[in-house]
Amino acid sequence: MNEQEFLAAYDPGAYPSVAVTVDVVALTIRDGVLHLLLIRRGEQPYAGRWALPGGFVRPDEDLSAAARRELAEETGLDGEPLRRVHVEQLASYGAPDRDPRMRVVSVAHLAFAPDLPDATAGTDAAEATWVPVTELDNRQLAFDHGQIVTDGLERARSKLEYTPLATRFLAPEFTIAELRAVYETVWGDQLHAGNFHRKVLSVPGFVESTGASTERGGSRGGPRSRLYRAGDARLLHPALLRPAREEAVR
Amino acid sequence: MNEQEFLAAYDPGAYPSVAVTVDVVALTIRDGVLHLLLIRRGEQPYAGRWALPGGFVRPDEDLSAAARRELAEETGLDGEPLRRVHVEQLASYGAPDRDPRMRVVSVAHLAFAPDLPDATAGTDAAEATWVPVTELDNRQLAFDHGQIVTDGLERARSKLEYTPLATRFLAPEFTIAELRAVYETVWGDQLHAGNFHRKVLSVPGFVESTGASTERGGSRGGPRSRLYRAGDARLLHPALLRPAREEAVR
DNA sequence: CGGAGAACATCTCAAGCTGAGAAGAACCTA
DNA sequence: TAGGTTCTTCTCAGCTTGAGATGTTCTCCG
Repeated sequence: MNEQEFLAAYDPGAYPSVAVTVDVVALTIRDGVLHLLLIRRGEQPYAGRWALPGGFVRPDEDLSAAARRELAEETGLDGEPLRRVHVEQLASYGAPDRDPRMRVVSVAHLAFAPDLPDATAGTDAAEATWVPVTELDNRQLAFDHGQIVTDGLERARSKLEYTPLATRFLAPEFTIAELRAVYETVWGDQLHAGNFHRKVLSVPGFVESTGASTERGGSRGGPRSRLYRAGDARLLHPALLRPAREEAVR
Repeated sequence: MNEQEFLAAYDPGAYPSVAVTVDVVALTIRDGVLHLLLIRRGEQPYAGRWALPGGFVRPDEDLSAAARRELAEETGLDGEPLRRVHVEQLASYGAPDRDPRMRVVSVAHLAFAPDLPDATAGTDAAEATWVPVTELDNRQLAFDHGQIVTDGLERARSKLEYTPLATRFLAPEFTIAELRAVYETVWGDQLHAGNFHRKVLSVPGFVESTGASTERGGSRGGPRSRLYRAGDARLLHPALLRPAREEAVR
């Protein structure tokens, strides 16, 4: 039997069937607070509970395309603004009992978005909103989405260390102070302004100067700041390390 | 309709069916050379080609359990030796056309194993062998396994930087020189012996002394070396960074 | 049996980087 | 205009890094 004959005779039903979904941990920063996109489920199971945006992967759709589509559906985003959102694969979650309906393997994705307009409820969702991550403790998310969010946040914090993805939370042109605010928001730590400034400018390809400055100083005073745009580095070398966290090591 | 009624009426066939497999990038070091476990496929498609060990996830099986099972089947490993193998999720691969038979999403895993006995051919496989990664360029792997291996190797190299996983390539007790050999093998770079020694001992929880020394010196001379075992750190802080690779940054 | 060569473990030193503080100037609000 | 805030740059001590050297222990081979 050659390959063509084999494929013609092949019966897909012979293998155990599993549903594959994508879920998206979409992060943005609004008013200096890290927000996560959540959907209030309109259907069983977990009707009324908050959950990550996501859904079934379509037959001819790539995993990352499915993640972008779900994100677009829930946020109403399209075109250039959607292109500016960074989406990467996070991990897959496939415990046999994670969905009471049937065996579902979810390929979770992580998205970094600049400050976005209010979310638009999609087809499957009763409601879609940006929720501050500090308020997540109170909400019991559906399925294993609590774990997925925890993993996504840790990944996001870690990615800021060695990639320039912090710029993805900002407009195309930004100041060093705005960039520092992203790090402080995601890491939940105050950083030394002077040292941060020195470090950012010393990492090759992290940011490049536009030559311009802001029109006005900060709202509470201070001089105008210079504007930068993202450079061409894909990795920060050397990295910007988080303040040491003893407890995380052991 | 409450949740119970909903589940009773639920029809799993209503959703697009996808097969979910696991594939394993299993690495070990034999005679100072990094080896990858490969299977020669006995069936269509890609019959006769080399491929990663892997297979369908069973209905009640966790993803990581499936990866360990596939690894056990192909290596003949069991019990304590199998427990000593580190297995972690790598990424999922789900391009619509990656398998000509049907839509298959593969959850790839990465395994670090101490020097293992020769592989035993499993049920699906015509042949299973450890192949030096330097010889991979010549072989056209089945499916998208070439890409998976590339991603796995990069992940392995990177993981050595900030986790103590290098110890997983070694016996429970090892010398600093053996540990250094792991880094040199995986990174493909010579390291400064003195500096490596200083660094390893200075990272809290990386290794702990057993008090003992080797029975003999090295095969080509030199004093006996002290023996260490893995410490309790899960992250190396500060990390052991690879020699800078300019080209990797942009 | 003895010398050559190899490797372990430690030390030295210059260069670079980091964290902490400070200072000058620009700018906002009141 | 005064006071407070922020941007940006500078200083400096302490630490880490990379490179080389040293003394010692051991194996191999003649």
